Amino acid sequence: MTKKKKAPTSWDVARLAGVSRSTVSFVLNNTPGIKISEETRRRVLEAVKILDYKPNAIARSLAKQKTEAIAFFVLDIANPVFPNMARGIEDVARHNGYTLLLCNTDGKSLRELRYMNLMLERRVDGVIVGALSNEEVSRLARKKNMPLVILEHPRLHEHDVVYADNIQGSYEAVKYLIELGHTRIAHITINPESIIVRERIEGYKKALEDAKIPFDENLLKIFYDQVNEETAINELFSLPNPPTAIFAFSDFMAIQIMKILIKRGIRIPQDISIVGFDDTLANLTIPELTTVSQPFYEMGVKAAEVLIERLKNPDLPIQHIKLPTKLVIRDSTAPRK
Amino acid sequence: MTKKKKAPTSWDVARLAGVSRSTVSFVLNNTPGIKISEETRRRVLEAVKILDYKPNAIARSLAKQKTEAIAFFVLDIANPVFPNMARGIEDVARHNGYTLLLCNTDGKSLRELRYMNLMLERRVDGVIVGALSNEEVSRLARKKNMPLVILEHPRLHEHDVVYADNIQGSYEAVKYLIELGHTRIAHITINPESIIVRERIEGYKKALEDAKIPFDENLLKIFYDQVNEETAINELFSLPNPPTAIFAFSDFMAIQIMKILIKRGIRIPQDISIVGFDDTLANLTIPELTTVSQPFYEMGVKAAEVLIERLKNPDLPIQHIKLPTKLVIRDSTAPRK
DNA sequence: TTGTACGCGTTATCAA
DNA sequence: TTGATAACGCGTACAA
Repeated sequence: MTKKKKAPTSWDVARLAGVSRSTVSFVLNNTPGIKISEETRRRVLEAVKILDYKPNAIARSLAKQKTEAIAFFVLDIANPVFPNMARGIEDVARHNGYTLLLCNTDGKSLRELRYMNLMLERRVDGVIVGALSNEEVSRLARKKNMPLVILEHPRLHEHDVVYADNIQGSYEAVKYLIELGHTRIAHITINPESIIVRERIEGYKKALEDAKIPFDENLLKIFYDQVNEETAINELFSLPNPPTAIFAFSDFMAIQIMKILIKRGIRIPQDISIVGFDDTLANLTIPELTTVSQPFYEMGVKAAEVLIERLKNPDLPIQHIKLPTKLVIRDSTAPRK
Repeated sequence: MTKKKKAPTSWDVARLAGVSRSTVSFVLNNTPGIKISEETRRRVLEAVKILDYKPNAIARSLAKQKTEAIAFFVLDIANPVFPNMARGIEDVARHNGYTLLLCNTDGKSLRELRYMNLMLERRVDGVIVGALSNEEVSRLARKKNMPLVILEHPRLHEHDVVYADNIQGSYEAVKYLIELGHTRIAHITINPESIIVRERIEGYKKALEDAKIPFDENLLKIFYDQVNEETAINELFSLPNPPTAIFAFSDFMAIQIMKILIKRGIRIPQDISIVGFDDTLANLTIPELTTVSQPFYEMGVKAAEVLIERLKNPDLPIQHIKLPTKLVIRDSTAPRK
């Protein structure tokens, strides 16, 4: 029933304006080095208005051999760590005339690979990947020379990288606890297959070392599979010399820990200090959480900027950009009693 | 310096396999009704493998007149209300072979309009919009007959709509508080220019009415500009008959309120009950927040499903799908003392 | 079963 | 200053 009126083409515009298709193109793109008489230009623009003509970006992409689109591979857009990154990327992309494609990978390397192939088919101009789980994706990008920016600590891959200084962040958090007088500081974390996990452990150990506090492996709780804060707390508190401060891998984990502690009548920060990481949820808790703030938005912005720079100039040397993290002191930490 | 090796085309494959271009296309697309000899097929596939050929989706889109891409207009991807929607949309899109374009509008109607025009140029197959701020966008979609699904209570527009039952959610929350014995129930909310705000007020009033509790306008705090929970609390508590329960517009607002109350030594839920809305942050607080849970993920899923259905069958009658909200009772509510 | 030729809507290169 | 005309890479009707 619906009238299948097809969208007008530049040909329709040309005919209505009584000029050739190329002239239409010249007018609409203000093609440099080409002069169009005022009268012709007026006629073309009027025809455009009358027909409500919108150039077909697909055809343009085919002709120009670029799509002005970039893709963002995100582990999980519903994880509070990523939305601000996405925002940063989108802001920069939009300002530069690029469209953003969102690819949720769920950290599954197969899906990541599939998406990479899809983006290769779609001929996006470049890809930003949140956390790379599949080295094959990196190789593919290189092989097909698809510009790729990785939001993660640089490893082997020869790609542009933007990352937050996890080691420093972790170091400062623990150093701060030490300055508060704590010497028994626990670190509860997840599977260290991810590099950021290892980095935070590294910062933790280094801060202890610099303060000449011997590392006690009983205070480092690593959950290789399912994280269980309850278990960790139980084990830590059954030590002969339990911790007076806990440094958690993330805000989310810190909050779970806080809940357990409060349920047991342990007061924060009077009885124990808690520090999180990310600063995504830290200002929502009561007491508000001391945490290491990651510059997620800026990371997104920087990643998009680096990518777009590279699109303009493919021969640029590879960049590794480290963004600082910052300790944000709130109410979940206090001097050791 | 970098070798500008261009991506192989179907022509390259055809030449290597010693067949015609159409044969390549037939093999790769398994074109129905066309039989290809095993030998030919093998040769083609081998050539594809050797060249690592990836079909150019842009060219395909141009030829087939569809892009297999949909766009999601989101108010603010960093607002915890939206990521789960985005996930739902992405999941469904991916399963159906569609790619998702993310358009952050910041609720600015101009940007929304610009993005609509851009998506029209890009010839996406359809658009899902989180909350429509610009009626012009709706008109444009209609005019250009671009399928549009709106995630919001149906208003005038003749488009498919998927929305959560805000009135019911609000009603149940207040009803629950009444059942707990509360009669002085405050509602703190934002500018009612948005329809969901008005709906929640409506549900609030209706629950009071059904319980024969007279509506007291002193208990309804509306912030037209900047929300200031502190002011609201001050005013409410200086009433001769202050509230014993507060129903907040959102989880976020509820949390701000909780912080203020706790700071003043008021205990939750012993001294006052608090209810939020959204269920995005409600399980992070201490005590955990009783709230009205919105099915964000399902809304995204449903919206994408409706859109894709319509793409398959444009003549389908318009759908208005209402999804239920659900009261989730946690620890921030208790019987009135 | 395979090949030819045209269409998709632009941009770009030459002539005029 | 403008107009033909050839890419761009693929799908597909039609012919062989």
